[in-house]
Amino acid sequence: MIEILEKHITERIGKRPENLDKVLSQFESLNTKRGIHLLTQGDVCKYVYFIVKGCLQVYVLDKNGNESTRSFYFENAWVTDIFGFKNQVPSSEFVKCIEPCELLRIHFEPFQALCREVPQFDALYKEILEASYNNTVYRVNTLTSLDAFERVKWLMETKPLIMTRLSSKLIASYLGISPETLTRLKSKL
Amino acid sequence: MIEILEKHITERIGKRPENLDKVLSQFESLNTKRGIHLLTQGDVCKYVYFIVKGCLQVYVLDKNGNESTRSFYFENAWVTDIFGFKNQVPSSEFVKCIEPCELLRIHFEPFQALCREVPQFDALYKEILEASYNNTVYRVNTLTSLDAFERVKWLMETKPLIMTRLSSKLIASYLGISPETLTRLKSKL
DNA sequence: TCTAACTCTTGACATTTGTCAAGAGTCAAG
DNA sequence: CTTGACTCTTGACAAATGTCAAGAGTTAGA
Repeated sequence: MIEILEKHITERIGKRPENLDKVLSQFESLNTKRGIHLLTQGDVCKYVYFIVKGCLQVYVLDKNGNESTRSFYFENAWVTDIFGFKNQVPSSEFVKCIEPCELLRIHFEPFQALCREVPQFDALYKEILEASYNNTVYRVNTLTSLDAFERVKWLMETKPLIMTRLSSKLIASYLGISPETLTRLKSKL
Repeated sequence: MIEILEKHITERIGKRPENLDKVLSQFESLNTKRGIHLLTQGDVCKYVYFIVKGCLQVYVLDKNGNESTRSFYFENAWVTDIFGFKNQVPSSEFVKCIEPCELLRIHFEPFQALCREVPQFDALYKEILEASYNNTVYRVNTLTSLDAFERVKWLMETKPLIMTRLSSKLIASYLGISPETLTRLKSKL
């Protein structure tokens, strides 16, 4: 399981960093069932997760108790509540396993230590942060500039994995529309 | 003008860094009129801007040619198209001065050099990146989990500066609703 | 100070999307 | 394999939001 992370880091950095074993030794593995919460809104997020296998959903609840999904993460993705994690304050989001998952996780303390002590780890973190920010910027722009039908088409073109691997209910919660509307828009494609 | 940036960096870092003069010397000042574009969709973004005075709007156009605003930036904010800037590829967004502005800007080359050579500058960049990512995550969650009326109330509570300083048309483009809807929702408050 | 351009508001109506309900279909866990 | 829970789809209707138009108000810049 840890070899997947080793491969991921080596590919990202371009070569096998000298301190890689030190980095890898800070992670612990974790297998979860479908439906398990890794983080509940209001709790302090103590870990950064790396997905070896499976899928995570990051969401909030609206006033009616419906899930509103900010993002889905698949294999080789890094997941945490950035603000809550960095500042060790209550998180604003839920993180849930929507498939049985094989995960690796690193605790807050060793994460901070690696950022200080291993420049390449810090650089990797910065790179992932930039990519995450960029993705989120795109997401904001699709939410404000596209109507529901255009968002469905956009999702099919740019994130086919979400369309094919996840349920309609989850996809609708990601697009910010009701499952019924999604059904109707799909029939218009 | 440069003293404002000096103050901003010193406050962020906690103390006056030794290389500060080297950092400051890489910036050039720029005064703009209202309505001027600093970046046009499709052009390569060559600068990171720091706002001494004024307000910038970052937006895209929808299929009808209406502006859809991702973010507004005011005094002491840093603005660029992250992905386009980092990779020097065409940008996906417009950046426009919506007030007469006093700006400082740093070119791509010296920016990269400072990130490499001045660790505190790199750390500052990382910090701003984390804060920006966090803000954008919140923005996604408000767009998907709140309806139009709730978004208006949310904006008044958390970003009163936008509500008081900018025109209704701009505010509506930020909330993802039409100016007419905004007028009607405000009368329901 | 003046003025042309832009903005705000309101009404009438169209369109989009949500809600509720019910039946058929699907799937994961035992 | 079985089964109970969940999901998908469809229809009817309600609610939210957009579009268009027009008049009043406001403002940036000469």
